[in-house]
Amino acid sequence: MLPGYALRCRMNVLPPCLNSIKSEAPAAVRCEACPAPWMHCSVRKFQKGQYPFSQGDAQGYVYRVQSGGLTLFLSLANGRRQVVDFAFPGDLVGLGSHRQFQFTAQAITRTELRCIPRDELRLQSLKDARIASMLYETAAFQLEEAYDHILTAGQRGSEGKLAAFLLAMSRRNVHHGDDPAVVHLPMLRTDIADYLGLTAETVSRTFTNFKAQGLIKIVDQRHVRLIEPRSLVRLANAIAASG
Amino acid sequence: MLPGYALRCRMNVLPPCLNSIKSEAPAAVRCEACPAPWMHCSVRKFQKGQYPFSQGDAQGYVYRVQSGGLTLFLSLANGRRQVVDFAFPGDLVGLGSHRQFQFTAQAITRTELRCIPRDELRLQSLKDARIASMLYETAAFQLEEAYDHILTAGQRGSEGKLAAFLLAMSRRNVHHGDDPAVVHLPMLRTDIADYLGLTAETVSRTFTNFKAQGLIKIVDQRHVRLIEPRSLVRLANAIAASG
DNA sequence: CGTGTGTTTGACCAGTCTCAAGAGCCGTGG
DNA sequence: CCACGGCTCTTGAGACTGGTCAAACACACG
Repeated sequence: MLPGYALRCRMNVLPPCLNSIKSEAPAAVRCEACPAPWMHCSVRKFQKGQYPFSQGDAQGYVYRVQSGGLTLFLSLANGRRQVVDFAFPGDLVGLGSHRQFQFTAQAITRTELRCIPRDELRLQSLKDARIASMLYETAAFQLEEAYDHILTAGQRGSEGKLAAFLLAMSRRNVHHGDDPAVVHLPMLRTDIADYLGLTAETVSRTFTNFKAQGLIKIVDQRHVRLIEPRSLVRLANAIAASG
Repeated sequence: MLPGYALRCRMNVLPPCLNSIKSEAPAAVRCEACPAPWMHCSVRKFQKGQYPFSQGDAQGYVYRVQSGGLTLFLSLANGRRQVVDFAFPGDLVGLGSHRQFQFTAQAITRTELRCIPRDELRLQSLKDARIASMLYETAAFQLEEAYDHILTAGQRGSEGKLAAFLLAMSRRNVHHGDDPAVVHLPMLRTDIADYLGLTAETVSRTFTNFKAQGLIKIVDQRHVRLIEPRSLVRLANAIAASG
């Protein structure tokens, strides 16, 4: 349909030059492949609910989430939204070859974004095969997540969808070195609903449902403890039947 | 969830060396960037229903569809399938860095696949930034399509989903130089259903529904003529509300 | 011309959406 | 410190879509 895409990536699949941005230190480490440009990156702060960029905006930068989080979504003609992805610290947003942002970003909480000049990134990737290759891997990683999303959203029933979502968020936790059993859900129920193709009411009901079944424990509105992950896996039967 | 992904691409976003494969002629054209390896590619033929590869198979080649078509899907633990994509002549299947195929391919009709050695493609991409860069663009293109799929499958209601699907297939037709008004649907209704997250019955009913509304005309089981594309666009309200 | 597969159609039912109201949480201001 | 207002989340009841099961039909193949 409409060309709705962009790239987001985990920092650890990026070239070393970009990894050096990770630390707040003024870039003691350089690699010969990547000249100075990355180091000039400024940081912008956004309040909860603000839109760092909207679909159609000219895209001059690639953003790296420093703290907080983003909801990435498409606005549809009928007023609905399709949440494409969430971005958390370490994720990159806005890679790809389009001149304009293909979707809108909204800050989930107070969020800091580091701005990486897009053109220079592109120039470097054309000069250095290692960078281009890394970008390719990054895109492939993105694609993996996108297919995972298709799989999750393609689940029949609200239980399967939400279970798959919780497990996916749990895996993200692991990725950030957090406890896989306690899932942090900073986004609104509405965002989860628009991500899964459900309504906020159904999401809420399904949470209550899981709680009643003893599958999860709702610590507070933003934290869920997974009590029976195996049961959740069974519900989210999006497990490739190998062979 | 599970690492279910792979790359497929349109030929025209590939490096020139790969484009030369396009013609059946024994590669009169070479580009200095790409040495001989591409030229050795053999062609394998598959009957309707056969599986060129399955998820978990060791992945030695990247395949280019010469004729026919493929359904790419994931088998789920509960016996259901999630169709990830369809591949038609000119499309590449199996890019990406995984050692094994992440999903299964099934021939829609009699299908010819050209086999491109995967390791050599990778080696070349590491040596030549242009190839790596092209692969990156390709992956970005794939991602665009994946997000489009999310959008389509995320539609509420069967009419929106099917309308979006028909329009997407129509655009593919244009891409191949065919009439955008007559959509060719070589795949099974079941495959369309598993692509959209519906059942075959619902897909069938919705087709009948569209026909009754005068939106489409069913030429034969594999060809649909779009009578009121604008109405279909309205149904598939997956149109980014710009601004 | 039969057989098997794929497709259409029908009836019934489960599940989700819609609309609506109430409960909880948080920041603000008195 | 408490009261207020707004927003989010939860819960409820009814309508409706799409899933399931079952059967008839159409088509391709040998």
